[in-house]
Amino acid sequence: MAATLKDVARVVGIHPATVSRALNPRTSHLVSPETVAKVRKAAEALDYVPNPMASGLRTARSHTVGVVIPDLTNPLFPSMVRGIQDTLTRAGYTPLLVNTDNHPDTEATVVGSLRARRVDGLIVATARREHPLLAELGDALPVVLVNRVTESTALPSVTTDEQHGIRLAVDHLVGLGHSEIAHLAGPTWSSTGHERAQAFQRAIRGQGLTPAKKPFPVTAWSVEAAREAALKMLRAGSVTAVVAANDQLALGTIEAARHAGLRCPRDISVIGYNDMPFMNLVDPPLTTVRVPVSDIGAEAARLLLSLLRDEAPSPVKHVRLTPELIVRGSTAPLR
Amino acid sequence: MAATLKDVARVVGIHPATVSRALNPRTSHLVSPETVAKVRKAAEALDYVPNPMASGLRTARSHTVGVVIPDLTNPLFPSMVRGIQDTLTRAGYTPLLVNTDNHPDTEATVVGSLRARRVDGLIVATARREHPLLAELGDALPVVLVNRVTESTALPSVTTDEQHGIRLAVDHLVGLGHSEIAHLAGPTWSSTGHERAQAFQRAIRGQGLTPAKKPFPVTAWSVEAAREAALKMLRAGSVTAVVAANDQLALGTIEAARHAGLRCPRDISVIGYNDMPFMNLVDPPLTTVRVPVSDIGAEAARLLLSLLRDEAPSPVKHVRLTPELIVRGSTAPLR
DNA sequence: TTGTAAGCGTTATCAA
DNA sequence: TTGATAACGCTTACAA
Repeated sequence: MAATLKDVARVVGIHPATVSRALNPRTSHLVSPETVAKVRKAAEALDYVPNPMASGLRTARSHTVGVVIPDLTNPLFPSMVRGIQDTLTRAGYTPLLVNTDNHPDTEATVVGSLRARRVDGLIVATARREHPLLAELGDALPVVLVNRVTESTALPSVTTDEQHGIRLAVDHLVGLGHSEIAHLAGPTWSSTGHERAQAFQRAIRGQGLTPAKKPFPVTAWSVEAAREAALKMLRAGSVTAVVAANDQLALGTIEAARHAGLRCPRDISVIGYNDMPFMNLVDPPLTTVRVPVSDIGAEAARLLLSLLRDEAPSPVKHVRLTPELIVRGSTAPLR
Repeated sequence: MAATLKDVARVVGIHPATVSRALNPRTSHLVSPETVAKVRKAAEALDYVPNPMASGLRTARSHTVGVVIPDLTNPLFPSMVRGIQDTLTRAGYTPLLVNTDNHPDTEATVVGSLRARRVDGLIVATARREHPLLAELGDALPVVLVNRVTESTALPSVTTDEQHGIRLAVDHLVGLGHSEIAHLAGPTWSSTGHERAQAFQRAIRGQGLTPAKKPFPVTAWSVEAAREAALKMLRAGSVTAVVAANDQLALGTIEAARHAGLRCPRDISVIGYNDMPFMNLVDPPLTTVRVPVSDIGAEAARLLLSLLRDEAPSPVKHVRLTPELIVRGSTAPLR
């Protein structure tokens, strides 16, 4: 069915090896311009498409990249994945997408399947601060971390400036007159949860305040987990504003507040993090720290591509992008 | 680095071909149980993993399936993709995900790249009612349509019962006392847009009513496109309720209504379609027809897998799942 | 500048 | 039940 190098060679009347050389940009300069032209034409006519299994077998490169995320249905990831996809495919690489559901066993399984597929590299959005598997993996093939990182900085990464993002949030609230500000922290096993919590403490102290509460870490990045934790937090003492570690937690906080008879933003201001889709349409529209999710993905893909191309091992690179504050209706001046 | 059949063979002291037979479930019965056991153990010890490029080259099957969607960042798709992914990977197939952005040229390109990768089959969520490319494609490899279909029923598909979904919506509004009900229709090139519009007419007549307006077809499935169209529609005459062809259009309708000084649901009731994530949290919470998106994906994957396994061409199958109405705050009794 | 030939890791066929 | 062999389609020394 599909034409092969041999078919093209037969048509042009030359050897398949020459056709291969002519068609491969990296070797076509070894072939006379005339034959290159003839080969191109014949290839076009037969609509020859190189068989990646054959070339991959020969070269031991699949031109395939594994993309490991927690869960595609988490609205944070579709944009990130598109950033990755678009960049990788433009470079001739095919992304293979897998979900771990934040489950180490599942992760081991799906990463195993990616390695079985002989991916050339990995983009990983599931890093935990302690993550033995990743260190191992990084020795075996190029790995780039996105969004979350490990405690060790041995692996290249693309993240955002959590410190800056949280400071924007805190400063905004202080500007509105709030001083009883609490943080609903993300899971501590996650670098984002951890760093945002630390950044919160620093930002609050930077404002000459003391945190209204110790950070309340939540066990999962979910609305449900947030509802419970927020309820406890609100009961624990007077709070007029909450910086939640992400948008889901913010939504959970708002629900908890409502449950406790508080109205947002009248009685309590809430800020999220990420600016997921539709956060402008929820009730109330969510003030949040916008992370350039698609850019993060694109940047991670670029970083991995550079690793895949370089022969010599380059120094480990960490890219940080800057988030911005999006002010909407869930924050208001202190009454 | 990675162990090969030859390595395993050397350890066991037998021929690679026998190792291959022993390890392949479909041929292991040809090998004595003892050697199978020995081979399994050795393979385990060396952690041998078959090279899919090699076997793919030999068998001309990549164990790979192309998944063609309009845009992953459209919240309708992540769930559907997960349904597909989970089902395919459980069966040993790797999904290759591509986006067309609803652009025929892009579609041709990305489908080309999938065929270059030698996918064994295709799951396509981008069907237009007239879609020459798809007919062609269906002759070349197994294709399953999902969510949207072509005018021709030549290709197997997994969809939902639009007729039923729309009737649920209309009946709900009629039950609330509405009789001036309009339909904000989706693009007519899309089977979902077309069928929902037809279903609307039928449901309205089934209630002994006449449609408040001719269906207003929108040019794209977007909030923005909906805003404009809805504004015209609302200006064109008295309407107390709108059945929008999907959730984005419903959101646009609500915005348009607000812009026109109408409040939802007080002055106008609006129903969406699909029940995307967060539609319970928007303002007002959206009454909508819930489509079992993840199941659709899983079902499509199953259907394709059966096609991939069957030698004999089976009759073209069309699977229809049933949607349900989710009543929330965007609909209210006529005042 | 082109041809030759070997080999990447499998599996299918044939023979033993 | 197992072994030998060839072939899938491509790339790459090496030779010419």
